[in-house]
Order: sequence, then structure tokens, then C-alpha cells
Amino acid sequence: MANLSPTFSPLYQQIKSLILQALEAGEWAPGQAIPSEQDLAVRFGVSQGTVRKAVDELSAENILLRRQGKGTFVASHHDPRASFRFLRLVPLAGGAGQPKSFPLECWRARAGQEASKNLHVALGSPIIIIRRLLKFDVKPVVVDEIYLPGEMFQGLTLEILQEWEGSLYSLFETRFGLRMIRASERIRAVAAERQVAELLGVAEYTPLLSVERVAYTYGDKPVEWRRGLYSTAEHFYLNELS
Amino acid sequence: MANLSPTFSPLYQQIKSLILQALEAGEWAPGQAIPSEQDLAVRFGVSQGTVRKAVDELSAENILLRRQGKGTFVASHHDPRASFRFLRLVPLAGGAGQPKSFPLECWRARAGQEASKNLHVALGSPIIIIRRLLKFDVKPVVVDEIYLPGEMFQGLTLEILQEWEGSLYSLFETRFGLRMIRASERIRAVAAERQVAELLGVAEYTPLLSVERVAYTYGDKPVEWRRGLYSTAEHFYLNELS
DNA sequence: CAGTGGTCTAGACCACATG
DNA sequence: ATGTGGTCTAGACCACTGC
Repeated sequence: MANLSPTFSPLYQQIKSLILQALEAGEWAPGQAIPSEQDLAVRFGVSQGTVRKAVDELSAENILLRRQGKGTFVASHHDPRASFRFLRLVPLAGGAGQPKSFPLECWRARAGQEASKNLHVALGSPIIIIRRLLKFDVKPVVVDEIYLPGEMFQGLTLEILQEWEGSLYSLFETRFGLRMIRASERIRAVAAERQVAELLGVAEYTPLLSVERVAYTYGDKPVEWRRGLYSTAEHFYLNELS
Repeated sequence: MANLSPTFSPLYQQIKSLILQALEAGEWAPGQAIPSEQDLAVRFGVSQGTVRKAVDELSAENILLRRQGKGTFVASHHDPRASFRFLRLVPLAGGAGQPKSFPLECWRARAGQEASKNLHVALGSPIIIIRRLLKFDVKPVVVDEIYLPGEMFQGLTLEILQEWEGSLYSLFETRFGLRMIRASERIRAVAAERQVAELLGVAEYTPLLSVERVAYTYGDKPVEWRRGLYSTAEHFYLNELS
């Protein structure tokens, strides 16, 4: 005789929301352990199994990370295993490890139609634009143009970008407290314009992958919009389907 | 004092394997219901919770499909909801529903280097090659060249392909008893050659997405290798990352 | 109404990491 | 030895479907 159920929501879903709220509020820092399942069960007044199911889902979404015997940790882009977690580019001929980022420019502007729509900010509001190069070994492979809401990234400069060792998202995390949770990419094929062609060391009009990405933090809030142009002469974009 | 554990495998994993074996052996047909969790628990001599965890994973892998109140069903490409399940192409401007397949050619050949490697068949063994067009509404958007191991697809002809209503994989399922479980795609950008350009109604050298796919059935056995050329004038390839 | 999947609990025990 | 996540059980009850 409980729950007359047009509004039925399982307990573990509610627990999941509570954990997400705690994460969003910064109660536990990225890379650090959250309380044990037992402790959470007591805190939320449910059984351990129910907490477990909530954590299971968050873990499947790469928001938490379980390590048997050690604990459950807040996923972090600072973790080398998760660096470039969203980059699906793979060298054709095995080899080559981590790519390296080379920021070229960083300037302020005002949001146009597209930026406004993708970042959910008002038309004309301040944004930051970054241009950068991604290299595998010494080979330039990607040119990115990255759009950020100015409000969230106050004080960001080219120098900060250039001095940072590691992925862009780990910088976002450490320096601006923003954790990228998921992203959505739209891929098309385009011809290289002259400037891009020069940066990538390919001929003008060479076909390139255009990868537009919107990246989100908690609550499906968009934080970054970028457009990458990928040279697929010696790399490909790998996607596993199931 | 059980399981001295270099070889530890949880019970539910073993149950999962047993269910997969039954599926592979054709004990339950695609689209049909498998026994209830209770029945399976009895059959395998474990608790319902353990069966449940096994089914949970198979369901997450899109191999089974749960429907509350009705039962658990074998996933089928014949199901309209799963038609073109692996096709990530989306119209730029909303609209347009299901694509439609237009087989153009179908002939026999012998496996070359690439086909041999991708399909795990011997060099020179018989293969079938299909060329087809995919249209959204009346617009041609994809040209596919599809390579199949001849042994598995005896009797396949252009007529059969052309008469078939529905996706290619639902034909594989119904007519050859082959169920595609997962696939892996490698995407690059290429320039349209003349013949392809004509088929797609674009200019020669237009940048296209080259999508190479290997599709697998049970036991990670490759069954199909295809190369699609996608026109991204009015469509894009959508990929969700997490 | 009966049958199915879905949730929740409480408790026992196992595997892994660390001191 | 202790604490953590991981597995397994048995049983109760809820929500959904269809007869």
C-alpha cells in the first residue's frame, strides 16, 4: 500500500541523486575516495545493497570508480588512465602513446548564434576562444577551436594553458572546479582550408574529419563547445558499437 | 575455504556463459522470450538474484531485452526499434525517419589481404561482395561495400537482397541464423571518387566519411566487414561519449 | 487474478589491499 | 588483522502486463 505510483522512483535512484548532489557540491574531491558503502547506507538510512546499486550505475557512467579492496573514488581527468578519455583517435600503425597539446591562441569574444546555442548562454555574452594543436609524437594531427563561457573561466590565459602539463579537462578540474562528465560528438567530413592545412602539414583541400563536441558537467550543463579538425592520414577515429 | 583463486570466476559470469551458449545453440529464437528468472534459477541451481545479475549484463550488452511484466526476450534486428541499431547517421535538420536500402550488385570473389584479416578467413577463400545504396527519403547518403564469408552465406543473391524489406542484419538473422551482437568502426575522411560521387549526387573529390565496420556474432566471431562512404552534406555521424 | 520483471533488505562469506 | 568492494542467498513486497 505504498506509492500510488504515477511518480514512482526507486530508492536507489534517489540515493544516486543524493550522491550526485554531494559530488556537485564538492563534498568529495576528484581522485579522492568517497565513504564506504556501509557508511553511505547508514547516512542515507537504506541497506548496503541499495547504495551498491546506486554506486554501480554511477560507476558505469564513469562518474565514480570502484577499486576492490581500496574503496570508491571520484573519477578525475587528472588520472593518467582517464586522460584524453574522450579522444577516440588511434594511430593506424600501432605505436604512439599519449598525444600532447600545444595551445596557440586564447582570446575573448562574444557569443554568436552557434556558441550561444551550444553553450546555453545568452547571445553576445562573453566567451573565451582557444586554438590549439594536438600532436602524436612530433606529428600534428588535430587542430581544435574551443569555446568556453567566459563567466566560468575567469582569468584563463594562453600562458596558463601553455604551462599546464596534462589534458585540458584536468586543467578545468583543478583550476576551475569543473568536471566533464559526458560529451556528444557530431562528425562530418570537410576539406582543409589553407590555414588549417598548413598547421597539419597536409595539402589544401585534403579531406579532414570535423568533430564537433559539446561537453557537459553535472546536471547536463554544457561547459565546452569545440570543433576539431582531424587529419586521418595516419590515424582513425575508433568507435565501438553494441 | 573455497576457490584458491588464480582461476576465480563469479557464479553469475558462469551463468552468463551458459545463457550465451544456449543462445548460440539456438535454444531460444530471436524476438522470443527466454524462461523466467525463476525457471532459469532452478535450471542452473542458483538463486534468482544470481540469474538476475547475469541477465542484467546481457541486457546491458543488448543481447537480451527485458520488458517488465512480460518477460526477457532475445534481442532481434527484426525488431523495428533495433533496425539500423548500428547506424549512427542523423539528419542535420531533424526530420527523416528510417533509411532505406537499395542493393546494387552482389558477386562472388576470393578473399584478399584485407578481407582475410578482417573476417578471419583464409587468404583466397570464397567471399561475397555487395554494393548498395542507403537513402534517407529520396536522398542517397551512403554507399556501402560489404564483404561476407562465402561459407556462411550460401545462396545469397542480389534478388534476395532486393526483395527483402528491412535491415540487412535482420535478413542475416532470419535467413542465415546469424545474429550481429557488436561492431567496431574505424572512421576516416576521404575524397569522393567519380563513381561514388555520381551515386551520392555530389561533386568528385567531395570529402566523405569513410566508415569501416567489422561486425561480430557470438564469441567475437567476425561475420561482416564493410566500408561505407557517407555524404555529410545533410547528415552527421553522432557519437555519445561517457 | 497469476506471472513476470524490479526493488529492497539482512546477513554470510569471498577476494583484494594494506598495515 | 582489518576494512573495502564483490558475490550469493532467501525472502518479502512492488509495479506492470495480460488473461
